[in-house]
Amino acid sequence: MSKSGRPREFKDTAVIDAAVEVFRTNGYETCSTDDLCKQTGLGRGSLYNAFGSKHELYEHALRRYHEVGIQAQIEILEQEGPVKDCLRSLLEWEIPKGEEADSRGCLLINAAGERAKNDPVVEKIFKQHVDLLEQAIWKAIRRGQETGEISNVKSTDELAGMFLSSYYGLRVIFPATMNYALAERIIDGTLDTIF
Amino acid sequence: MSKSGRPREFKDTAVIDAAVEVFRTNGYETCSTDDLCKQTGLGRGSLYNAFGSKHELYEHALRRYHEVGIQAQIEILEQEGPVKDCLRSLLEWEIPKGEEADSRGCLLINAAGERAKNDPVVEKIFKQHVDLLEQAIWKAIRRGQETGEISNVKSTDELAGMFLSSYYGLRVIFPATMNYALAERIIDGTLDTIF
DNA sequence: TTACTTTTGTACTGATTAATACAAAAAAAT
DNA sequence: ATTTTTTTGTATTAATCAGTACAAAAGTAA
Repeated sequence: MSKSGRPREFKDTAVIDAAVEVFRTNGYETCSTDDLCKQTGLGRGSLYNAFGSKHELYEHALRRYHEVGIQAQIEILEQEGPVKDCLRSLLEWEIPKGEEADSRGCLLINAAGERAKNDPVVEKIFKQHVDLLEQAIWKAIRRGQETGEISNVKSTDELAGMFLSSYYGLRVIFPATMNYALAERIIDGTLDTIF
Repeated sequence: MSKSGRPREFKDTAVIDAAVEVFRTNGYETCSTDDLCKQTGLGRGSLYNAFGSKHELYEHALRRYHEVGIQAQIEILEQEGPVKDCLRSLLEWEIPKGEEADSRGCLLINAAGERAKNDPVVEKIFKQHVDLLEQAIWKAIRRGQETGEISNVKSTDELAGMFLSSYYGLRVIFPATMNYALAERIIDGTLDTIF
């Protein structure tokens, strides 16, 4: 059908990835469309032609962040080896090893705080993310209980709920405080209550 | 000294309390100074004369929210009776009982996500709040361990860290999802790993 | 009442915002 | 090369923003 004129000079995913970074460092309201143009390398025309509006680009960014993130986290939880190592890896995920880099926090959590109340798209994606993550955590803990690595005394549902919540707490507390000692207490404490 | 002219027609704390509500429902960037005037009942002149700028009013709101909140939470943790009841009360704090009202989330957590990276005041107050809360939780758990209510096998530091983090996770997850069943799993799971 | 001080609301300013209009450029197809 | 289609950057628009200026109002003190 398409008579195919000049082809695009950019990959959509690359632009969205760049947008994710902008929204993650600045939040939705704080970053301007100019910031988005500069960081993505697109001119205004291209950006609006390709994505329609700031908010639509934001939705794409949220979706992509969600999809890439949930996949990475599930992968961590499904690694072979002791379940304890999987859970520790997840807790330590996105906590920079060297104490230099700054952690910018989770885009979805920040989006939920900033916009979930007024933005149905944010709410929907956040819910979906939490839901999938809880399932993946549940499976990992269940696996641990089946192999005997984790006691069967406490229910899988409750252990998964506790772990999920503590994980999210860490992902709020650490980026804001950059307190490594506290992060260690949280991580060790969370694991020690399960194992 | 002061020749004392016309007295103010408003109480500072009442205005700040109103501002807390505005910032809590809208976030810093999303609410306008007009919104603040309308919700506080002050005219622009009065508001700027009394508080200087939007950001200064925001600081006052954060401080007040912090102070009122930390006091309430400490009070809950220091109630007499089983420590388990105290910890449950804290977890259930600000989770509306009737399933009607909407929960607007914690102003400090949202502020940390939206602004901690660019706003030293936010970062400082958030750190302070977390620090005081961890201490209060630590004391409660220690008390439980001294009375034998909580096992001494796990260290107080780690239990407190885990509980703090799970509590914060809940305060992120619940307002964004309004999922009561999940909240129950989290609360029960968190308590069951301690007791 | 008079003098003085502070509050209060309105009108305004300059800056910035998201979004649009549009012409020039660039590639593909014929 | 010419036509066609799309991209791309610039200029622009209308709205909104935080903050200011200022005169009128309203209280206190004498």
